[in-house]
Amino acid sequence: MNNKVRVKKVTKNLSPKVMEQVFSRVAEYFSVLSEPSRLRIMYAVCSGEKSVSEVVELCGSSQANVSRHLNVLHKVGILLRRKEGTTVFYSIADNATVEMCQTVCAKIAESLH
Amino acid sequence: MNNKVRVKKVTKNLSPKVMEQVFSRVAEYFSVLSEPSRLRIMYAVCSGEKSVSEVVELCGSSQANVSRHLNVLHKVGILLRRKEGTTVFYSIADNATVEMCQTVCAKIAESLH
DNA sequence: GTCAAATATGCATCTATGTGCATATATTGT
DNA sequence: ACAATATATGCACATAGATGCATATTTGAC
Repeated sequence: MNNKVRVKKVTKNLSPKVMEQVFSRVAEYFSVLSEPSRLRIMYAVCSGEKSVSEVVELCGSSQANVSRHLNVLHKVGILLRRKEGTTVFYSIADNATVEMCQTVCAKIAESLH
Repeated sequence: MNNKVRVKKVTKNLSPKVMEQVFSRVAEYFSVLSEPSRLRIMYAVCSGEKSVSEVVELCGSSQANVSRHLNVLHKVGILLRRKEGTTVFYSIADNATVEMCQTVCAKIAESLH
């Protein structure tokens, strides 16, 4: 039985120092996705561009927290931001991440028998 | 421009309560991957089954922490555990997760120009 | 049984971060 | 300029979890 996992070329031949940087960044990336509130917000925005207050209504969190979470998701490049008057709209920027989340969600959803 | 993201069937038609459970579980899942130490350990085990002390040598963390992290990774089903005498061996159980991590690692590694 | 090696765990501490509350900032309309 | 609305942010607090240190537990050798 072969329990080794093929490592992609991109992560091969990287110096230990760079690997540390990569692990650190990857950990940060996953930590963005490790909050139910943020997943809820991403899910809300998935169905189409939403303003902050729309997301507040959909998610039931406070305006302050939704604003903060949307900011985090925007900073890491998952969400796009568009301002129109006093209203700020967010939409999905990084489809790969969203699809990854959906894959994980699907896997876990069916594991809840 | 269509900024909506198609939601997989599995996550469709789920009650809000179940969705909350899913988000909670998914967040927990990602939080396991949101530690550089654990990613380092996963990377070490990727190249083949390793004992705790081997991982300690490879990763440079303390024995106590490596043991705890390996335990976490085992509990969530990412690692397999095999005992032989006083030695405990861990290997990859969930290839999908490992491959997902490698995809993210690759993406981030190339973004470090 | 005793000892040694490998692994796991209890405890204290420190740090990171999510949240609530109040308030600041920005923008539009009057 | 003033008021109203939408969003962002400063601050305090609470909680989760990673770590170090010491120690417990397990297992094999003698």
